Amino acid sequence: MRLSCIKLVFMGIIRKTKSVAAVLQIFEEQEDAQSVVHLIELLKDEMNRTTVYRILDRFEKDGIIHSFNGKDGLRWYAKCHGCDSNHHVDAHPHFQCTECDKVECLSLEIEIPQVKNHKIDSTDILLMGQCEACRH
Amino acid sequence: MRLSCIKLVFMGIIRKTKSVAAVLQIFEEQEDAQSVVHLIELLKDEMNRTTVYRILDRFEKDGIIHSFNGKDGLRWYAKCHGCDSNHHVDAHPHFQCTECDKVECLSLEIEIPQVKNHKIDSTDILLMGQCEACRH
DNA sequence: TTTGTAAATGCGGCTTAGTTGCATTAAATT
DNA sequence: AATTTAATGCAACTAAGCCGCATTTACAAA
Repeated sequence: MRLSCIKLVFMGIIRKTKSVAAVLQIFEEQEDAQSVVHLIELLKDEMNRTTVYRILDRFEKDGIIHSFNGKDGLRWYAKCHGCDSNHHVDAHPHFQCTECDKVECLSLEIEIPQVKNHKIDSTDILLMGQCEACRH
Repeated sequence: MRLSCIKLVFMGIIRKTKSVAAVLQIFEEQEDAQSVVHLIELLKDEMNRTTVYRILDRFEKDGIIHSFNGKDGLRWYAKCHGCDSNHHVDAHPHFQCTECDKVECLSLEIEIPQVKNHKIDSTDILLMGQCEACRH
C-alpha cells in the first residue's frame, strides 16, 4: 500500500482508516470506473453503505477521484490523473458498454464549439456501445 | 390542438386521452427540455405520477420526444425534430444551466472520434454552465 | 347508437439510490 | 496516556422510478 501513503500525505485532512485504505486499494487495482452501487457491494463486509458514500465524497473533493453519471443515471467514480483539490481536469469523455455495463475513461480530446450567449464551464460526455470484450 | 392530432395519426397505437393531450401540449408550448419531476408537478392535478411516466415512455418509443440524463442524474425529455418510431436522430448535445437548471437542446454538431476497438452506437453530451438569462 | 375489447389510468405499495442526525469509535497530535 | 476531532455505524428518511391489479375509457366493429 505504498502509493496510498504518498497520496494520503497530499490529501492533508483525510485520516488513514481501514475503510479509506480499502476504497483506495480498489481504485489502485482497477483502472476502470466503478459505480457506487458496485463499490458498496464489494465493500459490504468491511464497512457501512454510508461510509462508502462519504469516503467517495472526500476523495472527490481532494481530487483523488472524479465522478460522473453513467447511462442509467447512476453515479460512477474513477481515478483522476493530474487532479488535486485545487484543480480538477476531468474533461475527458467516458465510455459505457451497453452489454456488460463496464465504464472506461477515454483519454480523448473532444472539441466543444462555443455556444452563442452561453458560458460553458464543464462537460459530461458519455459514449455508449460495445467494449472490446463484448465485440467478440 | 391541431398539431397534436396530426402527430397522433402518425403514432398509430396511442389513444388520444385527456392525459395524452395535456402532456403533448406542454411539449408543444415549451421548446426547452422538461424533467420528469417538473412534469409530474405541472400535471399533478390532472393525472397520476405513474401515468406521466407511462405517457413519456410511449411518446419516446414513438419518436415524439427523446430522453436523456441531466446533471443530477434525473431524467429529462424534449421534443424530437425529425424522429419517428423507426428512426431516432437524437445525437445532439444538451445544455444545462448550473444556476437555474434549465435544459436546452443544442443544434450543434460535435465530432466524435473513433475509439480503438470500441463500437460507438450513441452519445450523451451534456454541456454545463450559465444560460443566456443567468449570465446577466 | 350500442357494444365489445384492449389500451390507458389510478392507486397503493414497493425498490433502490442517496442523505441526514446522532451516538460511538478510533486516528493522530500533544 | 490523554485529548481532540475526524470517521464510522446505525437507523430512519427522502425521492425517483417501477409494478401489479382493478377500473375506466377510447375506439372500432356491429
